[in-house]
Amino acid sequence: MRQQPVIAVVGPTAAGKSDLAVDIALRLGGECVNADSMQLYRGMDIGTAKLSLAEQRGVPHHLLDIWDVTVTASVAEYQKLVRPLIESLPVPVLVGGSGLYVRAAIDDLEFPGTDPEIRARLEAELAETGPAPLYERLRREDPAAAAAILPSNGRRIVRALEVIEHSGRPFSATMPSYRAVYPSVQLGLRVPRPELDERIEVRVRRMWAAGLVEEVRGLLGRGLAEGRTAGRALGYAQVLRFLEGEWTEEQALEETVRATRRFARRQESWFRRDPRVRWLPYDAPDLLERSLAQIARPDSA
RNA sequence: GGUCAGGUAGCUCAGUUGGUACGAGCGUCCGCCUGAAAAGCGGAAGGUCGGCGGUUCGACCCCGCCCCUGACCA
Repeated sequence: MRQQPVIAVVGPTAAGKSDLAVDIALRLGGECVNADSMQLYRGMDIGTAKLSLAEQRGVPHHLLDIWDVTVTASVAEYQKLVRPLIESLPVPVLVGGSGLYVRAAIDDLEFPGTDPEIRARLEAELAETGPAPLYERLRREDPAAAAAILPSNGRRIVRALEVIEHSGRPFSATMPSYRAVYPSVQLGLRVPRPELDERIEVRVRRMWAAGLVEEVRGLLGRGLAEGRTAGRALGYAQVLRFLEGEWTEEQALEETVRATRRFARRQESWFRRDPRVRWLPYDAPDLLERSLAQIARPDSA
């Protein structure tokens, strides 16, 4: 179907993905497609390190600012939006650190449907009784799924039970193999840990200086605190706790740095696992050239 | 100079009337992840319990001296 490969720029936060994506797009006449779950939110700019218009350097960027802060993020929804886009763009450059979103975009993933009522009921039950009874039920109804899900992971247990009840079919608790539906190249930016940690702290301090607290305060009026997902974003969750008086501002900043480092580690372990990712040192002087060389040798679909 | 408090895992601190350190949070490392994924969940590695000597069958816990930190008094 596609001739040109889908290019994806992945890796931990603060590694320089967005800039590289723009460089690549400029060189190849491509357009950027966001694969960052939080940059989809309108108004969340500073804390998500969204590229400014100037920084986009004239390259069209897609799937930014499409959700209101009260909307609950959803990979399945994202997939519905991103697929047609990828198929319509001559040279799509997917960029973002949300591993699952990247896979939803380019891999053969199908998300079983959801049912708000079932979900709400199961969640209420989880809050009431804890995960143990739910896990017991899962073990009876879908032993294979239960074997793949830890008994303490209430969230996954609820989703599994939801899918089973809603679809009448077992829940696939393991990810499918790494096979893309498009020819593709995934470029991973690698940053040595100490440098990454340093960059994260610098970045968070810049966000503060750039007015993150004010941004959050403004979003409060638009329902940030009520939203299911947006208010949980790094930086936003911490500033919220500061604004609610639970933490001092300095504490919120430090917690944001800490949480972001933890997140970066999770991102690394997610992408490290994907054998298709071509890792490149983030600070290579010839980073663009090396990227282009990789792009010239895509994985087939 | 004196008095008091304290020196236990990388950090902050629990703890044992003397009998193998039960430690906890954070950090670190590693893993999982199919409609919240910047979320959620799990595993591991780290300690000669400030130093030296003494008492004791046995001391991190008792005694002595020393070193360090903090507060207070001079």
